[in-house]
Amino acid sequence: MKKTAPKTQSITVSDVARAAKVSKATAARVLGGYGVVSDMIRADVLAAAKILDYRPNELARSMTTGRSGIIGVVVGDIENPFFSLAVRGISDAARAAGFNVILANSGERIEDEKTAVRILIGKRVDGLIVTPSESRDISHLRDIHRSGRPLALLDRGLPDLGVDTVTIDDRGSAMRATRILADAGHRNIAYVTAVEGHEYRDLAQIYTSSVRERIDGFLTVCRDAGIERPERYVRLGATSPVEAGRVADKLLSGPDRPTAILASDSVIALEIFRVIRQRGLRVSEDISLITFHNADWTSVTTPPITVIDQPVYALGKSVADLLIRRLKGETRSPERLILPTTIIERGSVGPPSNRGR
Amino acid sequence: MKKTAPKTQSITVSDVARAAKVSKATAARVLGGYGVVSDMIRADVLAAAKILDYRPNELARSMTTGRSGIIGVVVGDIENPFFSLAVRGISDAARAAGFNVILANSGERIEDEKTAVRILIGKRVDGLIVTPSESRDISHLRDIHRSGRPLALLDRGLPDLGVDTVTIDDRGSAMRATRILADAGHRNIAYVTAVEGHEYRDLAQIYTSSVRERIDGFLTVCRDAGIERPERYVRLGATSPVEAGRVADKLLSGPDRPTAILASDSVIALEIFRVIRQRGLRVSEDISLITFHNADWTSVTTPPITVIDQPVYALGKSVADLLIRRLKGETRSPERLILPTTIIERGSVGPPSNRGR
DNA sequence: ATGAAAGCGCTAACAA
DNA sequence: TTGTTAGCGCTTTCAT
Repeated sequence: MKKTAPKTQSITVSDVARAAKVSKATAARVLGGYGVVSDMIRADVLAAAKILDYRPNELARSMTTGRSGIIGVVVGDIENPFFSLAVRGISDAARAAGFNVILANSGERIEDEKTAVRILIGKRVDGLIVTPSESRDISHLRDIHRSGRPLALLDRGLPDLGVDTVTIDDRGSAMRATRILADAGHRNIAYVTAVEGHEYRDLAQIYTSSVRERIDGFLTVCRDAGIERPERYVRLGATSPVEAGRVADKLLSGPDRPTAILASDSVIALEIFRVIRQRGLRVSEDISLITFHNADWTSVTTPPITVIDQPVYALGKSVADLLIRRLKGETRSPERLILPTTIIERGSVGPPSNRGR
Repeated sequence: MKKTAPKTQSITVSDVARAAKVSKATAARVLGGYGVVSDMIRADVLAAAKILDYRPNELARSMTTGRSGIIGVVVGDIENPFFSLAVRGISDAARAAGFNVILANSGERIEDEKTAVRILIGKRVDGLIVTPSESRDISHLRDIHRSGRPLALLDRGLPDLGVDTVTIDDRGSAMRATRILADAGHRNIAYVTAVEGHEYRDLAQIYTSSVRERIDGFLTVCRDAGIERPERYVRLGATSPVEAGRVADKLLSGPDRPTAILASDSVIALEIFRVIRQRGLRVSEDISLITFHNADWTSVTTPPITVIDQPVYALGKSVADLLIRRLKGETRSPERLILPTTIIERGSVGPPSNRGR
């Protein structure tokens, strides 16, 4: 049966070719912008395409070229401003280089991350940028590499995997922030982070490089300052606002309440801030607070929050640039960029208080 | 030890068929999960696929089926928490129905919106969800419809376009918020919004339905309250944090400073809050403030901000559900959902002050 | 239940 | 320059 009443009849190169009275190949050359075509014929084809309202089928194009022009991005949580900003960095770099971005959310769940990667590979994305949610199970990431597609890691390193990676100076940042707290006289400093888990025992239990490095930096400075068993104040499990609130509440209700807290991201910090208030305590006077990520709201609270300012946009842009360079054929050994941070001291750090303890 | 796939060429149904000693069609039936195949042969094919590490090529699949399993989403600004949350609503609904989401940012620029739509159609997404940045130029949206793909509108209506639309009760929300301000005694109330433009003249100049409805509601209540020329306090152009800050600064530095402000989103509200502080003024005592969107930070400031709580997640989920139902073959006349909002009264509204005026 | 063969819309050799 | 033809990897008749 010939083309009688197809469902979604879209205009193809053949249709345009027929209308312009040229061969399919010639029409395709004009429409696809490759090869050589005389100006007169080009005009004819373009005119026909315009009249018919031709839209190239990128799918078919990708099938034959093997390239989709898409970069797949898998992040932990797009609602976290940290990731939103990083994604904008990626998108801007991608667009500038003529690539599109498919975004997938893993929710920091390894199974969802695997699914996302599988789908993205299925869609034949040209390359992937992933924030691996953990380092134990990275078979799906090896698969990417094996499939011949470049992979780049964002925010979290995976030493076992020789791929381009851009992170921030997690250990150094945590150290400097902790030192500010220790220098202010604090001996009971807590670190609250988003990684899955109940009780902290040791670093080997942490499978996310950034989290591990930060805890390591935190503990190192604490010990240098002569604080005993600082690990008792490491709190995991602040994986959502609700969970963060729970963790904060528990942390501040115990008999051994810390006098200072370092939060691993702004979402957690906000919940900690909220709980401190709810308990009738004051930030800075009663509890000092520093957080990773210079989120917009941190500068308008009373008091404003001292933060570790990460170059988040640059983080996204850099990793995308690295990937794109590979996509354009560059071959070189994997690069590992570590972006520096700065600390913005505001008003949330004060001397330790004994109130209520 | 698993045998690794060749790097250059990926495994196809033909490869699997050959390895399993069956025809391409049979292998495809097993691998694609359609048709009928005997259990024995199915097992053989599956085994061969596993050994060869077969990955379906979704591109090729989409080419022949005409369906990609992708929903294209074009939003104004993914960094705005309002959109992040709506997108999560969309993503959750999509995933539950077996669809994936490609996200594109228009930056509220009509040209970028058109480009995004063109690319998405090129990728043969099954349907689109768009927050149209303006109503003057909607040819690209008509094109979607013409291409046979369903379109659904998020957050902003387009009366000329008969498509599924989900918005919040913009006019009513603005009215109720304005009334709270007027009831508190305010006569000089400003409305600050993100739409492109310099000076406000009349409603006909506003091409975004949500913005227009809100301004309309705002002006109506002002006039009902006997306020003269309320339109002099309508401020456009708060399209980014920096621009919002500029607008707020100008608004608060004039001789005719308002005693109350209604902000159209939380990003703008934050900048207004910041500027109020910078000028040594106090929120509530000197300037009352209400904002659309119950952003996380609005409850922890001093004072906490009174907000219009929009069902943002539901907004995204509803529009996705509507689209998905159509994608599954449902035919019905376009639906227009208007979701109700609630006002959460906190501490940012007080009686008008004459300080410094 | 299985296989052979025809496309989907496009690009890429190769010919003319 | 332009045209012919052969696929890309998959699904889908239509036979068997």
